[in-house]
Amino acid sequence: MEKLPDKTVERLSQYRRSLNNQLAKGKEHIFSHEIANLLHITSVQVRRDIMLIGYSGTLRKGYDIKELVQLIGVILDTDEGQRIAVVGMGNIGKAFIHYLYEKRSKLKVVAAFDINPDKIDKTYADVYCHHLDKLEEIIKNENIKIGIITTPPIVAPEIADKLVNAGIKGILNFTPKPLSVPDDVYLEEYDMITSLEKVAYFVKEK
Amino acid sequence: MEKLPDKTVERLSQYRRSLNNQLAKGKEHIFSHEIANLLHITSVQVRRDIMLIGYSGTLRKGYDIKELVQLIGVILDTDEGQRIAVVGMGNIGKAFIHYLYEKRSKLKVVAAFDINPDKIDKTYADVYCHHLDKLEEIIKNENIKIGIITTPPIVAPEIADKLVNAGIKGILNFTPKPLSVPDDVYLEEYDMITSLEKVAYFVKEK
DNA sequence: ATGACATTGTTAAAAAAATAACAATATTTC
DNA sequence: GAAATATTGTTATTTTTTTAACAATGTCAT
Repeated sequence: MEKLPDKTVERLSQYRRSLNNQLAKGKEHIFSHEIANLLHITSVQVRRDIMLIGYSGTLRKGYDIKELVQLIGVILDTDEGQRIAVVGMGNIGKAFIHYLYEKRSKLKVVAAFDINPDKIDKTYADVYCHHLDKLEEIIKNENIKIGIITTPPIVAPEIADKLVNAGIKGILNFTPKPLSVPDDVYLEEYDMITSLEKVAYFVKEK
Repeated sequence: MEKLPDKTVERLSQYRRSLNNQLAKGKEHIFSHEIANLLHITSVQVRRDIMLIGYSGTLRKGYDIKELVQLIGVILDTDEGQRIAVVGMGNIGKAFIHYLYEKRSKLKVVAAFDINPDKIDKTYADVYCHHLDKLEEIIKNENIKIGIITTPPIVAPEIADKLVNAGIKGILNFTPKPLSVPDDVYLEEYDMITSLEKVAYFVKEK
């Protein structure tokens, strides 16, 4: 499949979550406008996204939820699952580990790192926290390809370099410090303060 | 000033943060390409954003950092500052309160809410945590206009309703549950799991 | 059977955002 | 003081994303 638009990928993740909720409620088929209502978007957008991934519904029943979830899985997941490291065991690091622990998706956090002795050599939701010095060794040995940075901003660039050197191919950066990585590493920046300032601006302007 | 594009507002927030760092280092003027390098974007984009807010630099020195920071402040901030409530004192709620406490910007968290007795009637970085039942009363009395939802997803819609009823005009939703609010309330959704699945997808496809 | 209807799938248009192109100009160098 | 240079400010173009339009079609009621 040719590469999907960024925004479609985001929505697929959200479709899957909502669809799984519907499955859990015993629903088997769903219309595009129902999906749209769940996510507060338009039905055209839903149909277009579903078209892009090459799935077809039926005219009177809409989409088969189980099939659609499965197909989204084929697109978003890998067969073996993907292994993740969290660097920085502050509030956000912990939030992430607990979140993914409950979800038990194909995405698994398999190692955490910190430099605070109070946190090292403990487990959080089955994830063992190592000293930062072991980062490269463990990431290589454990075949981890995705890193989440939840450290203080000041050390974020240095952590990113270590992750890249260790062979990481995707980074999710929760610090407000912009990072630079080689072209073959996918970087997603997630800036909480900017989101809040955006809300504040639009509240002010309304 | 006519309303700025969403993305420009986001970048202004980021410009200001980087510019303040530069000020702290003693730098007084800066070129568009220097700002661009700090944020890993293009200099055209920087100049275009600065054009949109109506600021002008000089040809040989670039932009006066202090003036630019001040102007961004005029655009993003209100004179009195804006008052914020955090609902849900889990890891993310705490992370937010500590973050803003250190930053001491015009954005102030002035109340927190939870239903867990262990958390109620304690303070976190000077923010007092109340029982959820007091939400409407306190938000009205304290003139709070922005709410951050960091509760378990299941209760998010109900919290959003309470916030809207209490007169909140902007919501930042950290739960994966999509919310719906009236048109005059600005809503920003911030979905950590979707971000991670997006990274995972692009790692897989590379 | 037939017509009305609701829904999908897809192409076309519009809107938003990013990028490119380039004129204008202050400063420096010769 | 003229030429070269670096940088801004702005318009034009391209790309990406969303929205609209609508033909095709299976189902239902009559």
